[in-house]
Amino acid sequence: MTDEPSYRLGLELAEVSRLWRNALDARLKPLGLSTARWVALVNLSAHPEGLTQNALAFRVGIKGSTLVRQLDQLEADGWVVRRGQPGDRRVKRVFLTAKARPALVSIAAVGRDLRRELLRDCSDAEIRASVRLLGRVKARLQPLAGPLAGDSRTPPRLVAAE
Amino acid sequence: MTDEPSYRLGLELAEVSRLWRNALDARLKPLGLSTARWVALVNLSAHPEGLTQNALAFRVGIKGSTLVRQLDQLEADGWVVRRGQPGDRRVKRVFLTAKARPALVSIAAVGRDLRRELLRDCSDAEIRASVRLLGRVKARLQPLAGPLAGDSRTPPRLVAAE
DNA sequence: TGTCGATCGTTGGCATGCTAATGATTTCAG
DNA sequence: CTGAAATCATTAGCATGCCAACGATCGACA
Repeated sequence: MTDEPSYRLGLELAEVSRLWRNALDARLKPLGLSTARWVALVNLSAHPEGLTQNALAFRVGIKGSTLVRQLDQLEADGWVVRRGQPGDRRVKRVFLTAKARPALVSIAAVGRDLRRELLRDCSDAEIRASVRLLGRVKARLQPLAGPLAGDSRTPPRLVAAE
Repeated sequence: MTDEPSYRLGLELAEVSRLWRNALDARLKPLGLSTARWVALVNLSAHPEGLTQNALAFRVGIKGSTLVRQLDQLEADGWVVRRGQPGDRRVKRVFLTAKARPALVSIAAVGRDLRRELLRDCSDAEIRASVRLLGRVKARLQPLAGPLAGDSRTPPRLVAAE
């Protein structure tokens, strides 16, 4: 049973993803960053016009509430700024600072080097195939996480309970 | 840059593994379990003679210190027992309880069903190919995590400093 | 025999992620 | 135009993982 390929896949997925993040974190530490914050910065660098926190969270693949603390740190360390949006006072748009832009070049190299090293003996075709497979799995996973989550619990009650 | 297949792989890996675990946790909740504890139980079921905590942690793919708390819960809930080993009083061996053995059959079904559902449109060959790729990446990752970890920091100092 | 180092399990403190709940807004119905 | 519902960011509290530091024990070597 534990030799079943699909069982292995689930297990390896969890383990490799954890090890990968730890390795990347170790290399980013000297720069005062972590994987989570690095991915946020990379995404922001592609959007000079700034991104809504929710939009950024979506691109990074985490929840908005998770992003908040990362941004707190990134802002405290001077990598980004949050600015309110003129038209809508609920929204805060996130921008890279002057400090971040140039630094990002060398920061990106850390991730790129690690990827090269880890995937040294893997062909581009293989990598692409795995990405496709993961994409399909993700597509099946996302509906489970969104509307129902666990089961039919607490239909989002915002104000007075009953 | 963010379209590079290898970059995508890293990102998808993290996201899919997180989503997968959350989905599995949601389904295991009614049974009073979680992915982490479920994997431990499955491994134990293959070893009726019991496993050392370290050995179990290795099989599950986590650190011994992480396993401790999971075992605390599993033991509190009556799924496993820790028993000291006659020959070596440092070691504790972990065993499934009578309660766990039969329950494990239905518990395993939850994981199997989810895997089937998620990998419905993936061929066995594809899955195997991805497992192979992940295995190679893991092999490159493990040496990084083991001896050096980050860099040449604090050579394990146990007693008096200097 | 006695001491020093390795091993095993445990604990404390940190990081990342999630859900649920909240306050401030905006939007939409009536 | 007014009140209910939706949206955005935030906070609090939980879970899982890690590393560093211990206490207890074992082993090996002088």
